[in-house]
Amino acid sequence: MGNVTIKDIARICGVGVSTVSRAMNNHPDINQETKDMIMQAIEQNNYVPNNSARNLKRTDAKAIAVLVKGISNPLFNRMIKVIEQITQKEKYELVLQHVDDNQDEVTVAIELEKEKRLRGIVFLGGYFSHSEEKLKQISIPFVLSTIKLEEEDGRQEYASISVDDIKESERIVEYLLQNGHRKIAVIGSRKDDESIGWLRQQGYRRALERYHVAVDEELICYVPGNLTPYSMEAGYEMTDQLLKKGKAFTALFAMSDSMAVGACKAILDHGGSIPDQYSVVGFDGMDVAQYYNPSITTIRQPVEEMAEATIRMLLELIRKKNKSRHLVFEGQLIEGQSVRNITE
Amino acid sequence: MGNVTIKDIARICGVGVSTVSRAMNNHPDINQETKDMIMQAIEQNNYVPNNSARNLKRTDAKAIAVLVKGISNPLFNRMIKVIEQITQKEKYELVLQHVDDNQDEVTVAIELEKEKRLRGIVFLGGYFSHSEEKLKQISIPFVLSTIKLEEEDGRQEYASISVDDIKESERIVEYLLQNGHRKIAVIGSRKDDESIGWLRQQGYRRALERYHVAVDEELICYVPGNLTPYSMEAGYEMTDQLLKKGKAFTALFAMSDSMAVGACKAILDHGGSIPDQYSVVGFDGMDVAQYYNPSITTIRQPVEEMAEATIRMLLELIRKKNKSRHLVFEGQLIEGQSVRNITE
DNA sequence: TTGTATGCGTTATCAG
DNA sequence: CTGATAACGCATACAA
Repeated sequence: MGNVTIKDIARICGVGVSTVSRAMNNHPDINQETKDMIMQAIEQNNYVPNNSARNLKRTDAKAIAVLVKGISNPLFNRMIKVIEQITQKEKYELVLQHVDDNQDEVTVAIELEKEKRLRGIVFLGGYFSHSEEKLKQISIPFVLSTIKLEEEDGRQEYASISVDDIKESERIVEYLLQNGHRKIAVIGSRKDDESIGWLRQQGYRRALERYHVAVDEELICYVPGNLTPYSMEAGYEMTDQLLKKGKAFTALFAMSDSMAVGACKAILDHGGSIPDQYSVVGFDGMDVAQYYNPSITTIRQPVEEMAEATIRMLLELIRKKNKSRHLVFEGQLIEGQSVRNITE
Repeated sequence: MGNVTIKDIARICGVGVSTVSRAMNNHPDINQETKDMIMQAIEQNNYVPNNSARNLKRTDAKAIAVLVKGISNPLFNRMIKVIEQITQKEKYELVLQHVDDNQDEVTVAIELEKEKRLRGIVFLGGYFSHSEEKLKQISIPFVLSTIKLEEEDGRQEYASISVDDIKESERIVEYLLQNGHRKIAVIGSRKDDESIGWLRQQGYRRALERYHVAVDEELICYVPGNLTPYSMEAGYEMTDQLLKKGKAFTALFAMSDSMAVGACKAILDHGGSIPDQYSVVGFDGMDVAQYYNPSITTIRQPVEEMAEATIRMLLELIRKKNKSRHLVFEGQLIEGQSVRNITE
């Protein structure tokens, strides 16, 4: 049984292939009876159309793609859910494509645009620094969502949705400062990070600067090569190291909630208490921050709202109802039980 | 600039399309100079071959697909990483495809097999109850990984990798019983669950039975419709309800580590202490169990080993080196700080 | 070593 | 309403 094709169905039904095609694609110009007959034959013979062949011919496909950089970000899952709902409601097919960390997302996008005849693309996550020339090869609208942009104000060529990582990071460190903390450790990404890790560190530095607190480089920890950035394990190991060094600090800013969890555990394992001896804050607004013991003060990114804005903007661009814009969302400081005011 | 095709490149270079094709696909029979010239033209004109057209023609593609059911299982991410590594080493292309909860994974598989000319398929997660007739439509080897199977001993038609959810679940409940607990609450999946939620509950029942402890149905909690099964939130809400009801219990078995986290928080919010007043155990072996405060006793599923076994078995099937088998992996009981022996 | 022609499985076009 | 036929973009057998 070499794969059954449209021709086989046509032969079996004694009709032309175009009639079979019409039956499948809900074309108006077809007799209901012949259509029923054909659909039945399709069922019985387990005929499944070949998508590659379809994509090759079809001109009116309504598909958009979401390219997700990196695999394991739980925040993205929440965003994708929202995007799925809306695209479905708008009768678009959604192509969800994961892009490896070492793959180039724009290259993937260009291939996919041709392969699937896409109408629009959402890029989710990662660091975006591509030449204008390369971006021009994407001939359909696209939106960058939660992506660190190369230039300060963003470029005209694309739309973007994001939070201001520097500002939000500054805010939460400022919160620690307001609670009397001066020796604030920070655990973050790799030393050579140019993406959100770098931005969040900038926020940290700015906050200290505004409070005229000198930055102690020894309190800034970078993920060693053998650990996964932003993971609980990384948070644990870095904090463990810091404590073993005996370096004094009263508060710790973890650049992700997962790291904050690891940091808390390390402190507790060292016999420390939170928030009495050490205050800890995170970043992201994941569930685990709320449910940890103690619950962890963090900056919540409004992921659902951002996801909705992302897909709505893309649809507007596809319908040419709007120009590319750069939308920045506000984070929300969520107070947990992990910070103590040490001036009291 | 309507998309540039292989013909355009051929025309630009003054050669035939087949020569361009040969240049791209590293064919041996081609002059190095013309190849260089062509590759340069491809670069300059930003030519990207259309994958749909390729798939249509190609017969020798070496691709396998992983179909992931449901979107947000962190355990799967760890498995996929392993699978990616191995497939890459074995020079297979990997197609990662997410399948919606309400989509039929076998239908997706059949389509994808034709579209991408696959050589093998891995199904990850979900509940597998498909007719033999439908499965026969998949004409390439496939392996079911961490999937609850319809029949006790599995079928000949497919290979499978799994842990014995009943047995492992029974083991951890037995662990609670050994620690003197008799009033053991369990928080799990939906009431109508026929998949792992049902299996893990069976394990719970068997353990009690073996210890001659009567099952108290009031201690068995089901996720209400508005909550996401296995989530922290669900774990919190269900435990909160249970505590508010005032129903007495000394230990709680959560069917996932995420739920265990939520359960712990609820207990703590009610002023309870872990493990002094309440013992808590989870299931899965996620990072969060280890890093929670207190760390949570759980059953670790050997996901990395299972992932490796999955892909190795698929490759063997593709090479016809082996028959379909059903491999069952042992879980590992990891003791945390969340269980107290109440007989002491 | 290279070019020409054919077909992969569909859909679109056009004539019946 | 229906059927033959020409693309879609590429790989490949075969001829040169």
